[in-house]
Amino acid sequence: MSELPKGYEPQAVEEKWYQYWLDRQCFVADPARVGPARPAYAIVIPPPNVTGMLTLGHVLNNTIQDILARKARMDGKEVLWLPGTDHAGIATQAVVERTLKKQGAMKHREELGREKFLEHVWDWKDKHGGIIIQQLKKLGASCDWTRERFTMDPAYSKCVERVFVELYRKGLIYRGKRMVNWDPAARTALSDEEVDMLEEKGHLWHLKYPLLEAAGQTATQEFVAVATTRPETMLGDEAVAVNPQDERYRQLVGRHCLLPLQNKPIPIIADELVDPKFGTGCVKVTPAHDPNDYEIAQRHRLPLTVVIGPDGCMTPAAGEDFVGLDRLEARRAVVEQLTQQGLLLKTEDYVHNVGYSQRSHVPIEPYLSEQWFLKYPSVEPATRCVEAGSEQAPHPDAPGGPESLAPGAIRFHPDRWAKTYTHWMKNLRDWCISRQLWWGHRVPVWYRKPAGQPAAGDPPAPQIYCGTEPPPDAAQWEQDPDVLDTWFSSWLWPFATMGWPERTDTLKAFYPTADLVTGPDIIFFWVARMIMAGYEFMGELPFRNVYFTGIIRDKLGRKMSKSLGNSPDPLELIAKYGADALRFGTMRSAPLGQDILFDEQNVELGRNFCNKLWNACRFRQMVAGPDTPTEGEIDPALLTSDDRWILLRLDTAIREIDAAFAEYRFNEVTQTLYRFFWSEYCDWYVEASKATLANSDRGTPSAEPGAGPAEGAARRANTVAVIDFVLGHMLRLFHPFLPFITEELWQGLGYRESLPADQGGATIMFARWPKPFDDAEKEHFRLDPAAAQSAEAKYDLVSKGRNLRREFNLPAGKKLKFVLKPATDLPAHELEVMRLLLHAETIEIDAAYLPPKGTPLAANALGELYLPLAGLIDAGAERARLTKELGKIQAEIAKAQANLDNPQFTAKVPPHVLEQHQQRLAGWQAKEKQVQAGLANL
RNA sequence: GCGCGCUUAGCUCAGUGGUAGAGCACUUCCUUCACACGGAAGGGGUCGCAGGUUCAAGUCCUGCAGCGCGCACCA
Repeated sequence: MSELPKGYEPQAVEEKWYQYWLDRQCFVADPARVGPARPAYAIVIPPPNVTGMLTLGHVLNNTIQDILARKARMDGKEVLWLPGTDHAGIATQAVVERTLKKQGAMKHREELGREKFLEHVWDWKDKHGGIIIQQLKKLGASCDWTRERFTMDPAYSKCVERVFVELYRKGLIYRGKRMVNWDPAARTALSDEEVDMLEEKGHLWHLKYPLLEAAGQTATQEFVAVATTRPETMLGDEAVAVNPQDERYRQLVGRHCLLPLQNKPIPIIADELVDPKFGTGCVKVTPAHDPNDYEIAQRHRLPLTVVIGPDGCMTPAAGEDFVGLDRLEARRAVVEQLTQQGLLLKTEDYVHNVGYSQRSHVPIEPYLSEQWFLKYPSVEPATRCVEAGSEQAPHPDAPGGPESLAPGAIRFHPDRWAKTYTHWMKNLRDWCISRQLWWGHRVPVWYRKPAGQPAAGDPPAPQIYCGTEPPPDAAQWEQDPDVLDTWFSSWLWPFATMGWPERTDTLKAFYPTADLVTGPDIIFFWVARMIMAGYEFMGELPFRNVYFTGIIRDKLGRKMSKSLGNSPDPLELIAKYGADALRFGTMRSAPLGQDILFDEQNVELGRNFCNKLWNACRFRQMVAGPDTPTEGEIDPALLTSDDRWILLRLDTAIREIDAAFAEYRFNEVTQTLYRFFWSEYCDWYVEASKATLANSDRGTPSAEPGAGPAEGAARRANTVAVIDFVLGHMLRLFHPFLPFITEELWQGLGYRESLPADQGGATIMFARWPKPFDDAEKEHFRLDPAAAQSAEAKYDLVSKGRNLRREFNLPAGKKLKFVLKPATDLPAHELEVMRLLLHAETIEIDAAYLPPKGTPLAANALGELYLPLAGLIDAGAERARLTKELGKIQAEIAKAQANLDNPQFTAKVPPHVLEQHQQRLAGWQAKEKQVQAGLANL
């Protein structure tokens, strides 16, 4: 690159490099390359809905995965990031149904029939599926796209069927008529996990049921009072229950009352389930519409009267006044009729929790139906591997190491989710896996069609066939119409995507995977079930670390939602700011384990950051010239204090970044990167380096006494070598977060030159991750803390000098003359750096300087810096300034002195802390003297 | 009811016992030859409240309050 444009323009750059990486197969994982020297590293993507669109949640989640994958590649691992999509049964079917209805193609899917309808869904999938994959590419995701999988791929579907059959044969899958969570909008059963309990302000209606003398006889004047939140269900009541211990009602047990509106005698029964302390102590029993009531009905052999149908409307059994009404309309109608008949005792306001379908957002209807259930497999190892709260456990070995089922084998980040996981695992209830949908994996079970002539004797037991292939005499059988819960396919994701049940090379090399990145909202749906499936079908855990992201919310803390319209389109943000900016801004504001309040300003900050990085590299091109090679040797003898300081800061940054990565603290990594690059490299080092660089530019000899032009050029080259060293390291540190701009600069500035192709020569993607200096290197470059201290003292004095400029309202552009009364020897080069940083015309060194009365001063360990401004200074203002500073200093002295005067402190504190405090005190005392002298001089 | 999290600058949040931090916003100044998507300086904090442990607490412990979330639910 000969010349860089003034600002960074991401659009052209991003497209170009993504294609470059694809062309060179940089994302492709090869199991053959895995070996002891090149460990495998694998992540499987949480498959997004195939017809979904990219959200900020996806951005966060996939950026983290991409960072992990890119970092692992730079660490020399063979990386597989396996992508794919999920068929998302209910969501996808609902979208297609809605669209077809809107188009007038059907009123209900039954009109089209299963085959026709599924054709439409596949059409939809072909049209909209894969959009999200394209969007992930825009984000820079380095997935191995050659291995993209879909949960409805033929091979994947075979895995699902195989697993069903295996679990069926083990007796873990069974069919049963049960009370399930019914979604009347989607008209399907749901699992317990798909029901959200939402607090709702409702009513408690107290109803009067007239007592009968005996069954079928006339009513007495007596009543039983029952309370309900759902009066419409009373149409299906089959009993009134009381607690057998309840003295108040004992004499009623065995009698009957008359169910109002239905005019049906129902018995009064005794059951332990009734809490005598709640309400009236009498419970109406609706066996077909309440799970508890169903249990009671089983025990008492009560009939089931279904009054609410699968569509949420009242059935004919509800009576002609109510049939066809929606359940909420029916509620109003029932209350009205009971009121008219004087059977409504009272209505109380009542706050209670109502189950809502997570999918359709309508109230769940408990509904009795025939469903398939799974008794969870491998619960014991799956519980144990997470249970032990992995905090103290050592970081697991790289994948491929010896396997164990030890507690702590899977680590959660943050760890606290382990508790949630364990709690759920210990209270498992069988999983309802059948769905009354068409889009999904059809239950691989066939029922024998009724024979033409049933035998005269006892009817033959229904015959069931379960297999991955249809039964041989298929014509005699009918397949179960239901499909399986989507999660029943995605729980196989980590191995079904790698060729299972074959022991493929991929599976051997990359399973178990290293990290899983997902949201805590699917810890039960997906994470827990994957762990169980891993143990059950692979015999080992599916991953070693689970990183739980926070939930992205808007500025006001609300969840992102379509209806609120508060969910920005990530692609628009990428178009506006660049993918790197979106990634960096998101990661910077995403602390481990906390929700993220999204603000577009974060992305703007990311863009500004990229622009700054761009310009820092532009500066390098400008001062060194585009043709200067980037691998210049650093000569330790020529290093300035600024050089040594920035190399030490780089060393510190690398160490901090490594530590943060080890704990998945990505926002900490970004903060360190930000601080090092902006506050340390740009703000101080680049500015200080201009002293060396500009000097030689002007062709004047170095300010160093005795240095000739040749040495000036050598110093200049050395500074460029330091700049290149720092930038080359920095680009690599930034790469996992900012893949595009770092590649552009890596290639453009020539850092790839002279490197082997597989170590950064072809792409920064495979450049080696920077290492901190070892002791020998530190020794070689003389990078001791003292080297840094002199630079820092200089920067401190510069800041104070600049402050003088501000305090006395001297415009930033005005060249000033300073006088320095040095406390130590100060090399000419150091002085020149100070002069530049202070934007001073000159700094005069005068050890015997006697400042005119009222000359403002800034002081630290380097000496006293005066700003002689004869006659310009308001003595009062200067006194106020110095007095304020003195106050600060004396407060610090008092604090330090108090500690050091405390015998407890000096006796118990560790030596290095004691020394710290002593030095601090001495430092403040020296400053106190300088400031006091300044005050005296006024 | 049980569990988890949060409470630090105007806002959003880092902070891992040892001198209270960042970004944005604010005030003032500067278009100085990398960058105005920039630079410089500055103002702004009894770290939710009350106890305790410690030489030392924003940080550890206990209790309380407010907010949020999860699980479990009695009609």
